[in-house]
Amino acid sequence: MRRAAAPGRGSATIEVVAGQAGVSPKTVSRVINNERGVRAETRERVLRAIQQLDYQPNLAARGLAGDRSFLIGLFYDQPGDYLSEFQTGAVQRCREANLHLMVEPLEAASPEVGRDLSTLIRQLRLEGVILLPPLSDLPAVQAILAAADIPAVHIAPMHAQDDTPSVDTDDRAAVRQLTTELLQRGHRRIGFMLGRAGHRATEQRYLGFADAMHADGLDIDPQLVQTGNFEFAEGLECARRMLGCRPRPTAIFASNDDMAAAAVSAARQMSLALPRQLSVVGFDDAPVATMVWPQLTTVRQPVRAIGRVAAELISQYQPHRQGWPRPVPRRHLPLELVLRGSIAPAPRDS
Amino acid sequence: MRRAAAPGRGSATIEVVAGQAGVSPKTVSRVINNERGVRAETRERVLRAIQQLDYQPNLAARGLAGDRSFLIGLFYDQPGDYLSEFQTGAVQRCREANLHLMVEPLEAASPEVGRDLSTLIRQLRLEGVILLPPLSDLPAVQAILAAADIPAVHIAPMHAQDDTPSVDTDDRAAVRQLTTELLQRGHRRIGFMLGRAGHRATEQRYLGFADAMHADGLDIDPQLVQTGNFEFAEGLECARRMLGCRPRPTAIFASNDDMAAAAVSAARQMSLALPRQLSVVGFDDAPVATMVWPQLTTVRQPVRAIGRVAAELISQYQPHRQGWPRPVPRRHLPLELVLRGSIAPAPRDS
DNA sequence: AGGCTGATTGACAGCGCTGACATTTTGACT
DNA sequence: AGTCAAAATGTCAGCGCTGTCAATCAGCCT
Repeated sequence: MRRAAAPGRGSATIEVVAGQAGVSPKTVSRVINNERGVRAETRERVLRAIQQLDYQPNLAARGLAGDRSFLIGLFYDQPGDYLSEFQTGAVQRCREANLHLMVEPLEAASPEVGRDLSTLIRQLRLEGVILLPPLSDLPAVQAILAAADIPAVHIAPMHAQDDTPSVDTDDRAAVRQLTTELLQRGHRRIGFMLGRAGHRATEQRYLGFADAMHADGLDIDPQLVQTGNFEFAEGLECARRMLGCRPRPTAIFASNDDMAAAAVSAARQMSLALPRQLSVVGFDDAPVATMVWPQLTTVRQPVRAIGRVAAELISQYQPHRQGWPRPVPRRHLPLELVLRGSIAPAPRDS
Repeated sequence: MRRAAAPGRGSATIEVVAGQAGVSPKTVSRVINNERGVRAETRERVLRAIQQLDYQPNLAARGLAGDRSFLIGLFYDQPGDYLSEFQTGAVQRCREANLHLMVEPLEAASPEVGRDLSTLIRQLRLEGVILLPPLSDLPAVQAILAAADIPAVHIAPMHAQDDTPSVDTDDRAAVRQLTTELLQRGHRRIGFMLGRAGHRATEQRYLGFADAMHADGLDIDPQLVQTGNFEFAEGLECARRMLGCRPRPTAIFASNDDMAAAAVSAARQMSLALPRQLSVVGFDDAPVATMVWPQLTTVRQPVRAIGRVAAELISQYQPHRQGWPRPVPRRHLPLELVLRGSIAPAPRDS
């Protein structure tokens, strides 16, 4: 039933390579899969043949025979800069491991999340999955993953599970440090803008703020803690409420840059001089951080590196051994404080 | 050599389904692939069996036997909001067609672009590719695609090729319309901020501007046409140069929102009252458009829809027939003007 | 040289599915 | 009822690779 191989398209088969190298197909297979037990000189010869023929192993065949897929799934709920930076990092690492990344949207709010995820995992026979927040924390998702028996890496999960590796950053420490910067500049009434409820980032960033305030023996005025949802529009409301308080806060710490930009905007509309009358701090070092005036003091997340590390963790999983190495890997990446013009000493007369 | 099937993982094989439905595996295959020539009642029975067993066909096996991959490649050079919106749309459409999307970064500036692309295409046996700008216009890329004999859809290519489908938007018309809005408000000296050279968008948007100006019999002052590169920092420079001209322009049209935001910022630093003394228009309806004050009048691109359409075009390709339907599909999606506070009538005394 | 061990290599079946082609069934019309 | 084409279904090999296990080889010892 020979089907004519389209010329040019597709490359030689393993048998052709084997012929060229003067070995059996199985030996070529060994070389491709980096198995041990191939003499150096033989490996050399095979490698040369592969190169000469510009041979590309057929993924489908490898998958079928070896019961693998060479596919990692990256699931996200919200598209955006974060996602695309993350996936760029993850793909880089995957290439080194000869894996491929399938990036798939998954609606966290849908009642079908579980089924959707399960379908994708089984259809693609994924060898691992990476979950962007807030997917990590959905019970439906966790149930599927537990049943699926494949490695999953959670990014910044709210509740780290003992048996599941995760990658995150020490948001709490970063916010503590930056809050301390404000305190050192004489600020005492500082507003804090929370992110969306249920995000790890929301919780951690607030805790860092509280850490710094309490370390200085300051109380937190509940009026000055407002809940946004990481979005500009909400941030605007929050900022207006805060700036309406008397005495007015002299600084606002927003849980992300979009909301910080909103604070800047709100302050400007109230004709406050920035940063003299109001200092503003954000988080993320998003593009908008350098698009407002004054430019935002903020925290830079190594998003691409996080992606790379996540992909790296996946390949540490030992399918036929114990699973994850013990203790289960948990990586914390360092954040970088970015001090810019949006903070200044507190005004005297406050 | 039977390998034990991991219980729970992976699903039944086609044979099990065939047994349950009381037909041959081939018939099940026919149903899965939606082939004609299966009696409705039989199809029904098979479908029921598939459902009962929660059967998921093995992609690798389907691919190997049918010489397919069910994979579409989406290549990008720049991560960002655009990419992630686009891919979300493309994935949606792919799911309907039972295809999967591989999103891969590709460095346009690297001398290896061609080889990298070729490797990916052949390794993954991609059934089609989608190229985000500026990848479409690289000669190295075009050469590979021509040789590969797989359908490629170009997004907003600079030079549409006769035999290659593309998806784009009528940037020119949108800019013309919006420029006309400015003209109707009495603006005569209007600055225009170009995008990065070599982008279709850069060219088209300028042409739209020129169209409107010329239609009103106005000349374009070359001093008021400055080249940015779509980035905020450059936009700041451009804006400063323009606002330094005398008589000062009463409006600035920036080729994207980041640069428009820069114009707003520059104007503010020069203590101009917006929008009274300066109207600003952008393009993209990026997040920043609603994060500056006044909010930017701009043009919204249906990015997700573009992604969806791109994926749709891929599936119109007839591998074993003529290839593309004639004439080669070329889709132009409508843009939406978004009028916001950043434009106002020209000041009297200009 | 002969025997033995571990390292290297090869033979072969089969992964789960689909293409080509064979066979059976259906039903429309004599 | 009989004929015959078209529709529906089945048979079977093989896609390109890897797992299992058998065969061969090299190195070392007595």
